[in-house]
Amino acid sequence: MPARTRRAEVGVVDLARELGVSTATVSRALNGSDTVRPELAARIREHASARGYVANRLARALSSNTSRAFVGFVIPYVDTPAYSAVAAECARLLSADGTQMILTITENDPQRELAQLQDLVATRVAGVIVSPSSGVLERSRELLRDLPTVEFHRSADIGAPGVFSDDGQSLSDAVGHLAALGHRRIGYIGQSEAISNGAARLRAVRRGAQRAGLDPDAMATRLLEPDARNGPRAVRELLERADRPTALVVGGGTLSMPVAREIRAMGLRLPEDLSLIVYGDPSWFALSDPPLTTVSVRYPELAGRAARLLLARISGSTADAPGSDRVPSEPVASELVASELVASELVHGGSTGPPPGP
Amino acid sequence: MPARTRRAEVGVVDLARELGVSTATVSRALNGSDTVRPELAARIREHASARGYVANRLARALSSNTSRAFVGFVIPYVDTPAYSAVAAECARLLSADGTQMILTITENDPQRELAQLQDLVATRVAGVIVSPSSGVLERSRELLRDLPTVEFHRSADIGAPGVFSDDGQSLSDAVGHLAALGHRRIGYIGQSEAISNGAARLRAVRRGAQRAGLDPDAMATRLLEPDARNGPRAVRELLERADRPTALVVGGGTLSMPVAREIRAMGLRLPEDLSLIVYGDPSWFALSDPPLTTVSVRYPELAGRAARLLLARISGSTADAPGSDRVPSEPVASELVASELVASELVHGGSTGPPPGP
DNA sequence: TTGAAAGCGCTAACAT
DNA sequence: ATGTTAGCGCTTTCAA
Repeated sequence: MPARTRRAEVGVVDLARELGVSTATVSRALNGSDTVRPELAARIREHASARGYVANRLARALSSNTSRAFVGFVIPYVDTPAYSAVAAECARLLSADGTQMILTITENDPQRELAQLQDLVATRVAGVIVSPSSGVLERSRELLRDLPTVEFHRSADIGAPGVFSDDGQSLSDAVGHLAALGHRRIGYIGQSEAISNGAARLRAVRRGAQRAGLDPDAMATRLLEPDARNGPRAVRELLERADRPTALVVGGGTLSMPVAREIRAMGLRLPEDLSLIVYGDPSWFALSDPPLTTVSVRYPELAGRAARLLLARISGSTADAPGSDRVPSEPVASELVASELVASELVHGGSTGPPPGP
Repeated sequence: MPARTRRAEVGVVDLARELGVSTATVSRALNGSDTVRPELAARIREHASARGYVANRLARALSSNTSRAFVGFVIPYVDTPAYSAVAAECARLLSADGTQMILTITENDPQRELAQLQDLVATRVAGVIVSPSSGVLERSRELLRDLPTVEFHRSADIGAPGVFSDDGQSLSDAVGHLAALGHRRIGYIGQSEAISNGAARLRAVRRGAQRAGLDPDAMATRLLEPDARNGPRAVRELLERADRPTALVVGGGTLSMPVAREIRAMGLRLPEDLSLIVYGDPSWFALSDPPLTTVSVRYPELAGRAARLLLARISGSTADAPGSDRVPSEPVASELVASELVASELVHGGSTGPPPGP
């Protein structure tokens, strides 16, 4: 009564028995080893698919201690397009490679991050793509150092290659653009310097100011954790100052939307009352009237590179033989794969103009 | 020279040897079995943590053939907040349960979907949360039937419980609202009826029209695959008709943004030239001036319910003993867990008003 | 309450 | 080119 299939119950042993060969041969045939007689291999593969055989990935990964069955994708948030778009693209590319992507959200909590990294190690992931939390624990760093790692968006200084948006030029362009329009008091709302890219972006903004002949130290600045709730408060604080800025630059994707919203809520007209330059993907701000001038980040490009970089690292890594007393993973290996920078670009909308008259 | 730790190399055997007990006892202690002398159990746990022991999840899952080490999360897209927000929330909740979430993106391709489901089965996932593609294959349905499954957003009619946004009331309210303002020609841009929620939303819209005394069959309607590129074309087609609609309702999250953008690009003023009601999270449309009237979906609520529902199903399922010739999973079990509906709500922005004079 | 030993399903030496 | 045989690291009967 073969009415109901005994789903997923066939294993290599069954196939081997049914075909009168050994499990080793079955395994080899299924894994495309060239040491199997082609005709036999074909017959085995055919039979396997006929029986609806699906290899147990757990057993496979456990046995061959080095596999690329899984990779980890560790990010602080995913409800911001900056991360979700990258997650999607990576899952896609990795899936094409037969690799499953385990998604974990740290919520920017170092403890949670550590726990999740440990769990990933426990799953023997082949590698991780990570956007570290603001206060990465030393223990997390160690784990990452012993794993093929690709950083993105943020760096935790673990000597792993990464994929980052290079905002130096566009952010300093942004400030230059505002200065050229006549703005002297330019405010900056960015990410905390505890976050690697927060520091880099701040430097870029200051450089832009300097080049424009403004005093970087005189800029009104608010550096925050990239939490949506932090944006509006910063806006109010900056705009309530005595030397109220006539223009605002936002240096973070998560902060941009709330900031823009708050400015609208305050009833300010762009660019008559205030000039504004935000950060992220212009499409997020497309409904605004006028559309917002944006430091446009190439998220899909970043995602693709991160996925490919990890796959390259995984393939390249000559797994240390277990038990070998070799010095743990020479740092050299990490440095051979360089980080990749993808430049963002200042896209002009209509939210910048000359400062309001005094 | 204990300078460098031999990371993650300690296993139960090591612990057992070092403590002079058996691996069985170690395993029991670590898993909180109550058959171990409390004092011994404590000592074992302590030593384990001291040695930095982290259990190999692969071995664990392989051994105890039923584990909740992994669940699958299968969605068509993730670059739309409707999905990414849910993915984030689920990853969070599952992680708290010690479960890792494998994210796969089908891109609405049934073949890819099947392949990914097979891979998930091969990983022995404890269950899956799935938003099926438009043309689910019968083979995929079978796989899903044999797995604790929770559907969300869309249904593939596999007799599994699901979590859905109940848009019946709000969408028919939307049409009623427009009719009350005086609109007679209301256009609808929604998702293809091949998608379960596409059909449901269309019914709701028609019901709304009927109640308002309009002829549902006379409504200008465009049903599309939820691809961002499809929105603008539909807008143009509807607005270029001889009997051009004076109001538009959009019945899909992915379509709403592009539609709104296109309308802006056409230079139409809301609501003077056209009334518009979109679908999704009002915050996506907050920068629009006026803010858009929105069928507001409670995504975080949906996500939380989906995750909890799956966890409940997983815990509840008394895994059939392997080899037992029992009739495969009585459908009864599935029906015991009912689907959950979360009502969306019509949130008034300023994008609706009386139709323009003739 | 604890231990010995048999797997889980596969891959990888080592033989042949 | 194929088969034999150990494991991978854990859980889980079955005995004691």
